[in-house]
Amino acid sequence: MTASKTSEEAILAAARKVFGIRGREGARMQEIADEAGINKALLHYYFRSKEKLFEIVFQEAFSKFARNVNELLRSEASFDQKIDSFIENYITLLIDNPYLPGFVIGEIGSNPERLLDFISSRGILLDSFQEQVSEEYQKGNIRKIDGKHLFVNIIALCVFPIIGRPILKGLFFSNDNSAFDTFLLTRQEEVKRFIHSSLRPDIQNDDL
Amino acid sequence: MTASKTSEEAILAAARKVFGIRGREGARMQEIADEAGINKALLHYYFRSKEKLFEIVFQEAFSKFARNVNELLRSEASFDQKIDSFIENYITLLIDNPYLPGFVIGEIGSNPERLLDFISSRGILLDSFQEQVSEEYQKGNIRKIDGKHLFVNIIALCVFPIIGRPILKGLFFSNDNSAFDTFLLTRQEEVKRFIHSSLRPDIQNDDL
DNA sequence: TGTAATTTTGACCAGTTGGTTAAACCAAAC
DNA sequence: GTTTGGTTTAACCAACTGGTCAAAATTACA
Repeated sequence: MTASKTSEEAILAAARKVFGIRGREGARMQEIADEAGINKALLHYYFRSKEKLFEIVFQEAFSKFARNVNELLRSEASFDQKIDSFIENYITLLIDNPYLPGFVIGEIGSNPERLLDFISSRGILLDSFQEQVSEEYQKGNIRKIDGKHLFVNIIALCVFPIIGRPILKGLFFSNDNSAFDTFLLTRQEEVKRFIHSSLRPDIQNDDL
Repeated sequence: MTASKTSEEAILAAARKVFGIRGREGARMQEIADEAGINKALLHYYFRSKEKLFEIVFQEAFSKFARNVNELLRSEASFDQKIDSFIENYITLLIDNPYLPGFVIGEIGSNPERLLDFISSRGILLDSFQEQVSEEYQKGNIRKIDGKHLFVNIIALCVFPIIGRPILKGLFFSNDNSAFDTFLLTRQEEVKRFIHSSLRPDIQNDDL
């Protein structure tokens, strides 16, 4: 029993890693087995098929995302606090699980339907967030902005550097890993500043 | 000769599409052949192997990205104009070639080395952009911001909605394609506004 | 200790995939 | 009309991949 839990968890850890790097199609069951240090047949003993294994790892990954997003949308904290804590939690989550975005994104192209089922079953709702955005505008706390765009902007600023890590790491820091990690950490404050700064109410109206 | 040009181009178009949707591993030579309406052996007649075909399509795609980025970094226009025209061109490019980002991103995880070779051979340099950012700050035109972060932020805001299209389309517009296209178009102005708004110099100093 | 249940493995299989090849096709040149 | 060159195809193959299975190893339990 103890050994089985270990094997099962070793397989999951290996699957997370290999699926994350190679994608669903690119991943090989043999590579997952090697990474986990066990026989390939054991993969099928614990998880019926490659599909089943992927499904589990994928849903687990997507749930982490969804949980954070839902907190952004539902939390009762003040608008500024919500955004700040979301950015903080989200970037931390991404730093700790760098394979997550590539994972979800890899699925987007080849299997959008399942994603949408998953999203709608999770019931991620934007309405309350959009209402709060327009409330904040009416109170004069922020400039006028579409809640959808703001939502996309926040996610984009958090997720993109993780996705583009290998490129940015090379472009900015000559592949120095620790330098890039530092960059990601400073980003936590930078993204907050960027968002809040952009949301400041206009001084002069009719910018455009 | 006429027919050959047609076949070759049909193959490339099909390869762009299939690789874009399925990724390098997920793509099947048979599917590319079917999509192009020709026999599978013809793929190997014109392009030696799957790898070679992918290489060509990938470099072609990446070049489009790099060209735009280089214009952002090198152009002699004013700072504001550079950013505006970059955002405009970049989002247009992405709308016209929605497969591009997933394509490049798919490669990031499984083959970072080649990407980096490609980038360094292209000689994308950030120095001049970063200098210009700090110049603008010293002139009092923008608030203080690290050029690297600004660069990442701009790209992120442009690219992410295209990558996340299937998710966002479902989340925002119940899978209505044309509604999402409209959203992408309004985004062109929105991203400009978002960036410029965030770059406005601070009124009160010591925000944090 | 002996035995039943669970876990792990090596050997193997069927289907798929990228790739090859020899023959067929087809337009232009003579 | 036939020869010549590139173009296209059907049939085929070797390698790989996910998956199976019976036997071995290990653990749980009496």
